[in-house]
Amino acid sequence: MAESKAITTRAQDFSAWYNELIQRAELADHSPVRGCMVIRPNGYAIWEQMQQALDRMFKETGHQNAYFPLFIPQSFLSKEAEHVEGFAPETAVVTHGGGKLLDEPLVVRPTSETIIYSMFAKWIQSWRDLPVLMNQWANVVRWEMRTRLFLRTTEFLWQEGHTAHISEEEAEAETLLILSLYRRFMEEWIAMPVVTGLKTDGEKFAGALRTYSCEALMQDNRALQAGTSHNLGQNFAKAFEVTYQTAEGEREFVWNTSWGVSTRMIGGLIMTHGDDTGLVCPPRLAQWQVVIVPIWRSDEERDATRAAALELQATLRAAGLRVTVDQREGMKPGAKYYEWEARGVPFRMELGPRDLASGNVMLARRTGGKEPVPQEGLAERMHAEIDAMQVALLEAAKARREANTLRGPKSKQEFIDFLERDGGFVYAGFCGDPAVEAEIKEQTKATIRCLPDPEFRSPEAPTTCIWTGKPATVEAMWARAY
RNA sequence: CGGGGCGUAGCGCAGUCCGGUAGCGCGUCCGCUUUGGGAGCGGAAGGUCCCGGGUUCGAAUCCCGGCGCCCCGACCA
Repeated sequence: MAESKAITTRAQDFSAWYNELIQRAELADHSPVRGCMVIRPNGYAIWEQMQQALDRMFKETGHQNAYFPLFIPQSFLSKEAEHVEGFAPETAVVTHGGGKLLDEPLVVRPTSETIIYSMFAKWIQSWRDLPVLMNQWANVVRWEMRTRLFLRTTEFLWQEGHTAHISEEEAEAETLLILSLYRRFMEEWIAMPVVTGLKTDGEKFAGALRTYSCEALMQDNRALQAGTSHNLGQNFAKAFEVTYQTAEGEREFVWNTSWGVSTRMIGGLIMTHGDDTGLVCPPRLAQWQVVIVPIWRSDEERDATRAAALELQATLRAAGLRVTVDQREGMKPGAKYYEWEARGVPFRMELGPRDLASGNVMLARRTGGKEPVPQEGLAERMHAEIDAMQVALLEAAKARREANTLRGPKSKQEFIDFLERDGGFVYAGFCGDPAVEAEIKEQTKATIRCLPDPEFRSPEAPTTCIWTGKPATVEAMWARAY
């Protein structure tokens, strides 16, 4: 019985586990259109929590939301050389409207740099107009060859920030500020530790000067790029003539940044915390932090436990907790437990006649452990429980990452073997030659995820390139990636 | 675009080799009994067997041609 209702385990088939978990938790489903995703209410609720937290962070740092259109004139994409090269192959193009062939085809945005900077050119006149700090929540379309729910779909939801600055230093500071916000969000909300660092030229955003990213390690030891922040330099400013007049009366090009995180983070959440019974959702992002399951035998008990459950729900909600009561009849408590566990609800409170008598509830944590706790002072207790689970999830994920990280392999062979058995992150010296980077990718299927920021680097900087034996110019972090 | 798998009830599948009343499990609906870790019994509803041709007295099954989805590889947040 339990066999047929269980999902494939991570050890059996990680990919099947991921797909079945999403179905079981009702997070998303495949749409009739190839590669597109329907985000179901349980999944969308997580996205809404993410949006709220991030939006607050953006606003607190002076950003404003705006909305730019879905359609972009095709000629716009072509204005920045690297950009067009990067995105042209994966755009969807609208050629007809109202039954007529359009004079100029419209590209469905794969990202909005071009349309946004064309407008910035109009709005920015003077140094007094700078900086412009803008963000938009939007959908984008990229015609990917292979898709997976949340991780890579033809259409996905994200936020894209776009800013314009007076100097390169200011743009760089913005780029790094956002990178730090992303990192904080991923650690404090998703409880997903990330390594931040600089992308190599081969891996950077098409059209950027520099790209920084947040890299997380999933339970199958593959890396997930969870967010990127780009210093665009003056590339787009020059392509779209975004200029301003200085205090001295000179005309100068602005310096831009752009940055984004997407619904892909939900995939990261799943693959960071999920277990063989289903989703484990960090409490700060959970749609329901607590589910109360009333338990009864007689009608009288049903009425009593239900009333008590609703009262408890009201108390906890008043204290700012997201709580729901599972009042369904004709479903045994055990069946409800399995269902809520699959959905990842962090805490469950069982409330039966025994608890009514004792003044307790039976508190079960999604991460394990079940014990009676007094209803008195429960709200305070739950806030503490939430904080504790949030910390525990992050620590567990960090420990897993460290256990699957290799620093300073002794030899090229050790480096290859580690990647060959899907070992995780490997830090090693790199000579900086793009041809070598490509050869490593070719032979090991691993890519340089980033050149880690100082705090992530090894205590002793590597002196030689792991592949060529030549002097190393940087320490790089490799992994096989999603 | 290559390689593999699959399309049959809401979901998961059997039936296809060897043509002959379209089935099983779960779910759903009704009734009664149940409810501290996936309830039981009784009754019921639910199908263009992916689509189009062909062979045949007769096709889910055989033949031809399409389409779609999933998985694995080459591009990517």
